[in-house]
Amino acid sequence: MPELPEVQHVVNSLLPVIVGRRLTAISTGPHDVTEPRGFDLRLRLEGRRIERVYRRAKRIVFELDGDDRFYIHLGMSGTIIVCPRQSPVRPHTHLRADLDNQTELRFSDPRRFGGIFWMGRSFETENDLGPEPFDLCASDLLPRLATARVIKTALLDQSVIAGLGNIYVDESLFAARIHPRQPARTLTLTQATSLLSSVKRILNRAIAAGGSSLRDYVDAAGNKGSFQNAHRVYDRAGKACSRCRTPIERIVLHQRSTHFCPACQCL
DNA sequence: GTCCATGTTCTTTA
DNA sequence: CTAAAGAACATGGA
Repeated sequence: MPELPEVQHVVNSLLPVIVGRRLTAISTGPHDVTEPRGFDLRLRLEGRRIERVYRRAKRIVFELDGDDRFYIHLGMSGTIIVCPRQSPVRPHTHLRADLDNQTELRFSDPRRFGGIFWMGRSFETENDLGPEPFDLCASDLLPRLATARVIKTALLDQSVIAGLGNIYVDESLFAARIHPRQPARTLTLTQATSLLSSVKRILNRAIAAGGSSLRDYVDAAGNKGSFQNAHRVYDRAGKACSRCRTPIERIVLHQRSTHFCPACQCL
């Protein structure tokens, strides 16, 4: 379920129901999804209060009393919900955390590409994450694109710009009329400017729409997003381009399916 | 059975 | 050495 808009919407929906709550009881599933491996979630989380929740890249950071933090990454199929304690437990639930008001925070993730990462008192992990799109200006983005890779691949690299994934890269490149195969280092400042404003506009719209629900992505209340209805190219191969009616093409770049309009986005 | 899937990391190659 | 390409991870749906 996870690109920046989906993760941000999960945080937004989580805030009113968990900030200030205390984690009264912790239980975990049969699979270890922690990093470092074998980490004792019960020992570190039980009895702590959630002071803040925020997003960094595609990570959801939970700040506890005592200044400890951990983050959850949703991977490809993860969901976080807050529900009544007696609600049926979905398969592949890796963490159940009782809150002090008869509700329960649950993290499930069938494919287990996501996980629970302990941060301790640090703010960032050793991982090198690029800037948040909303903190970026075109003159800062341009040098970050000085690579021989094609623009599609560069934008998926979280150390270049953080938070974009396959859907929003394709949608942003379409909006900026940039071909996904254009070498990143050949982008002009004009193109970078157009690209970045497209990225910000699309991310904002997607957040407002509650994200894109392709499979089973839901927010903390279990609601689906609606931005999939606004996709112009993603998963629209063969359908008419909304601008020029040319059929949308699907190719594979960087092992990821890539959708674009061959007429609007020229090399 | 086959192919595909909103992601990241480790390994291999150039 | 670095950068880029490829494989791997695990599950489920069409």
